[in-house]
Amino acid sequence: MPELPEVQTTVDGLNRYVKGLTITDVWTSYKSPHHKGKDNIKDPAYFKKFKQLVLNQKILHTKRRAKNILIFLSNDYIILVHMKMTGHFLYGAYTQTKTTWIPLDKHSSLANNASRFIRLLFTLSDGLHLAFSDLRKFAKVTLIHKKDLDTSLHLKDLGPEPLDSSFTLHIFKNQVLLHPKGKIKQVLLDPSIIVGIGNIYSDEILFRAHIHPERIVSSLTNKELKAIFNALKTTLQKGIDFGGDSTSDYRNILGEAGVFQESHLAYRRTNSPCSKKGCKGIITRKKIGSRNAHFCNSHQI
DNA sequence: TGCAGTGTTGCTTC
DNA sequence: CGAAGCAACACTGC
Repeated sequence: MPELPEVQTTVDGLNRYVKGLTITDVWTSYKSPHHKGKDNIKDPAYFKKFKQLVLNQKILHTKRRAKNILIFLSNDYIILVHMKMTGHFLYGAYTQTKTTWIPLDKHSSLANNASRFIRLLFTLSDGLHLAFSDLRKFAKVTLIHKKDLDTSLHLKDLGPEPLDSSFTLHIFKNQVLLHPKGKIKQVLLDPSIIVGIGNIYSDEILFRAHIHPERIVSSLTNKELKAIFNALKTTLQKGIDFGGDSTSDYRNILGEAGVFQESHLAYRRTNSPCSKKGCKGIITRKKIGSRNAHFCNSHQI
């Protein structure tokens, strides 16, 4: 479920807790025949190369691009991590068992469900560990060189960053109008149009903008586009301010849940009365494309 | 018990 | 070319 706010929360945590530390060991349990020959650590041959290149490197800083985490190392390589559905980093003291690693401090926030699914673990120079939990094993972990950052296949087709100050209403309109016949929900979810928005935030944005998710982009008025643009900026920022959304198993790197799910007005509130003041609507769920959209059947038009 | 639901993205297919 | 659907996975909840 990590969308932009969850990835940003993770990046902020990495900059706060592991920046400046050196990687002294790497372990993984990933091993997938589907990734043989690809630049993905699920291929054991690639992991071997990966390990050689990250060992003894210092973590300089961490950035976010779309939903990717970019960990910059002292040898000019960058660890690129896409958490996909269920991935998240956890920082703390771990001990190795036969098949995985478990948190040492059973009373800490690390001792939650998330620590059951450690697939990758970095030992750090402070004696603690940076573990990566990934229940469904969908995550992507690879290495790119700094000089290839802009041209990397992993990053080159991405649209603009919605929270950048350079992302203006004008640019927003240009981007969504690349798909004039598209349904607005599907266009908001398209990372080549705007990055960082997933199913949860697209529902919450459209609820707040009073726009039906199936509205065709070319039918939207300037006023409506502006409402979506404003809701997009404020809702994503609120997600960050609330430490992300832990509807599913997302946690920050200390293992703590975010609280944005307590502010959901539409997502997974099917059949609840609409919470908008004076609105008599009911939250409805409908498949749009292959995704479930949640929206008010009255004020989202 | 069994199977639908969960959600990101890249690849395949039409 | 674009749109649609599946695959990469594994667990939860009904």
